[in-house]
Amino acid sequence: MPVPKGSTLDPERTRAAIVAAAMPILYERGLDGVGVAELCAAVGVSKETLYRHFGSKEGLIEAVLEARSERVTRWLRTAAEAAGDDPAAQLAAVFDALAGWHAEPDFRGCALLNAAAQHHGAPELDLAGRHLERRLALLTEIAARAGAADPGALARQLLILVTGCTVVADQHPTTPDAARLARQAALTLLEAAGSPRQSRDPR
Amino acid sequence: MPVPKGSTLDPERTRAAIVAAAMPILYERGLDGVGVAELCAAVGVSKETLYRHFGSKEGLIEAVLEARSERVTRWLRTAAEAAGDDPAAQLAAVFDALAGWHAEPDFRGCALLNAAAQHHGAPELDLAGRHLERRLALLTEIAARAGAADPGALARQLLILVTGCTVVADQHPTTPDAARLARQAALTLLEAAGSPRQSRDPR
DNA sequence: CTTAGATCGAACCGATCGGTACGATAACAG
DNA sequence: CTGTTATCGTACCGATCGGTTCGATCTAAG
Repeated sequence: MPVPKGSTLDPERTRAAIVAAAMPILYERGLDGVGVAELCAAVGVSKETLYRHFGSKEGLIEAVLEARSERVTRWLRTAAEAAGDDPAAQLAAVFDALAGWHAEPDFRGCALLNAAAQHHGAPELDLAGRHLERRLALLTEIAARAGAADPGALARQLLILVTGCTVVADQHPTTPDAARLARQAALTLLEAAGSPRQSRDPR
Repeated sequence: MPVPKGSTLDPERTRAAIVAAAMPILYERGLDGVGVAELCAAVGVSKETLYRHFGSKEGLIEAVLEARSERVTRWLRTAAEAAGDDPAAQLAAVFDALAGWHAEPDFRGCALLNAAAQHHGAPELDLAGRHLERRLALLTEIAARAGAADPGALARQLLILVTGCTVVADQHPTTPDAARLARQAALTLLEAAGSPRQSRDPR
């Protein structure tokens, strides 16, 4: 019996619905750009319900950010795996997916990074760190399977490219093709790291 | 007579002092993390004075961000020029300077990018865009003098590396050496773009 | 000394916001 | 039917914040 006592209307479902409905609003308007009252109205839920599920606005924000991190991580991994087994092809697919995201009209940068930039002290920073960690895991797999001499280092360079092109695409209107440029750079780095050519530079 | 009528205590000086004193506070605590009252107390100025000089908190923020953008731009250019004439050496010097910045205990990411992430609609986004534009100008000069086939494209890739490594250094504790990794990547890209090898990829 | 502009300090205002409390309603378990 | 639970809608509270106002004080020009 998944439902403990006598209950209905499925609190779990309600909670998930709140998270799903609040996510785009908090993303577009910013964490501090929308109050709890307006949020409840848009979500279609009363304040009491929201506070019973999440305890505070911070609690809701954390749940939304966590859900978002999981979603985008899954999405990126799916895009990579859909490109086959070749590491270079997977890497290219990752940046192509990013390019598609950046081109969406309501693109507003990475929600996790934006959140960390706003509430820098709070647990949002941990969320952002874990978010980057998940991305790093995917990139490390690709780097390792590509036979890179130092997969960890290459993966971190790729992480810098992924992060950088998303920020630039968001805030530098003169560079709308940031993902394409980053993709080209990533493939160049992948090639340079794959063949133990002149990657020597112990300093 | 630079002072119009009968005035003293130099309003210009006061204004500059406010900007200089408010800058680190707004940087460390975030634009919304400190109120006008506290800001005035820390700066050592009354509210009336602040509002006569800047009109609003937004006005102060814009002045502070503009001053910060000019300062960091000048700083980065100085670091590059101090490395001599070789483009590769200049590029390495840029990332070394970034590494030093990232290692400072009160490093909190790029103030301009953080501001744009917070007040995304307001003029802060323009400020951030112009900030990136200034950086791009420096990187374009270096890319052009390095003989890159497409200096604009290479410069934008370098901009992505600069931006990305700053964000990663701020929000990914497992990658404290982001600037070093970005430096290595930048030099690899510079070399690949210099010799017209396999940079072909018109799509 | 007189006068004008700059500054201070503190009080004050209106608005907003996060969070709580309460009575009413609807759904399901027993 | 009865009791429990989730939910709603609304009103409310305390705090904070951006911004204004005002009288007092200081400085320097004339």
